[in-house]
Amino acid sequence: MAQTLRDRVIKAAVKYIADSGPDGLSFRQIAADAGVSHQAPYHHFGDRSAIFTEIAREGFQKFTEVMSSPARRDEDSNLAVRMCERYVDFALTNKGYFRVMFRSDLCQMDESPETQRAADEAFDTLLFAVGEILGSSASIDEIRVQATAMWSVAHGLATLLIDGPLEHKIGKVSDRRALVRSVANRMIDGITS
Amino acid sequence: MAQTLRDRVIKAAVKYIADSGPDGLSFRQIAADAGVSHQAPYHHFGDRSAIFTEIAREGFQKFTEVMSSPARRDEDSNLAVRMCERYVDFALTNKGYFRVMFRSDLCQMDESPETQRAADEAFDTLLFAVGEILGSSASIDEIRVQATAMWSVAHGLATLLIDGPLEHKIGKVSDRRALVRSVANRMIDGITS
DNA sequence: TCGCTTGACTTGATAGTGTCAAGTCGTGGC
DNA sequence: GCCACGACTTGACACTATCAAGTCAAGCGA
Repeated sequence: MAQTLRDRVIKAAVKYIADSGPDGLSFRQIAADAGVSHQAPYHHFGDRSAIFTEIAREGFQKFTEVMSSPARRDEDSNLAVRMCERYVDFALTNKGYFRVMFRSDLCQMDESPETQRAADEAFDTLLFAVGEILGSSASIDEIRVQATAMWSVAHGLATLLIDGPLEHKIGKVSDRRALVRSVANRMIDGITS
Repeated sequence: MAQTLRDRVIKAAVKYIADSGPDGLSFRQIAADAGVSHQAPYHHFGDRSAIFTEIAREGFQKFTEVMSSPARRDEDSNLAVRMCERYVDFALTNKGYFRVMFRSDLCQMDESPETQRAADEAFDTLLFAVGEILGSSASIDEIRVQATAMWSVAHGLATLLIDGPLEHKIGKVSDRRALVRSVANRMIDGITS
């Protein structure tokens, strides 16, 4: 039990969110599960939204790590495809974080410069990758549009796979990685040509 | 006051969700605003989630209408680009509906065949469009992947624009339609080539 | 006209929630 | 010995969804 209460609370919250989404999350329930009073978590996080903001910060940090780690042997050799794969992989293996990171109504960035910075850093890894893909000849506007396109397709895929009706509509996704890879490839052909 | 209470409740809820998201929505507050008791809305919608399910149903219906309406003069001539444009347009002008439609945690499809059917119909318009774009020679698997790609990019763009940090990251989107159009074009080049 | 159902509510109560405002209690430093 | 301070606890408040009853007018068959 070397873990602090603070850590235990976050861990429990992330797990809950991964299982049931952020809406029904109850401070009191988490406190009860941890065997402390209903105000104990409140002591570590100013209010309810603060815990989401903190979860988002950790999430963006993990995200940056994943996105900027060196290529593994089993990954696609195309950088753009690899980024898409990793984006979706991250979202699906870290639902508890991902579900919070892009919910501006839940976590208030403007009150947490750390979370804001973590988010900026995460996006910079994306921009950096797009810059590398396009080469030095690309204009700022070009990079901007391409980054948006890449981000959109990865984000869209991830959210549709997590909460959306994608599986229900196109049939059971038996090989998710293959689907992501072909979608990304299709899309990247358009971008780099 | 020809509007029924039911209609007024939905209208108020959609407006609230468009402004502040679905989380803080309070049945009681809406009831109070409408000048009825806190249980009056409950009479029309079995429980809290039922109103979200109903909003989703209406949303998918509107969505299908928008997506399958004939091309206007000012729209892009490319069908794929047009679909993306309309998707994002719909999301941004119908935030109150869109924010609910893809939240499987909020509305329980499995208890409302009508909503399920509306959602299926909505997706069919998308599949139909992709089929038209690819022509009769395309395989089922091909259509599946392309539809997913198109849907992802449109959905990603829409969600990033509504709740996400897109504007904060790539700078103020002064001409949203132009951005959507160039992203979609980029992406479609890859798909149809 | 009487009785009865039925839909559209109201009233009251309950359990669960975040949050405010006070405590308590052990540890460390002076 | 004292005091400050962080990590809690206890108790209260207002607010929420939801359950369980009531009310009350409209409609309808006999």
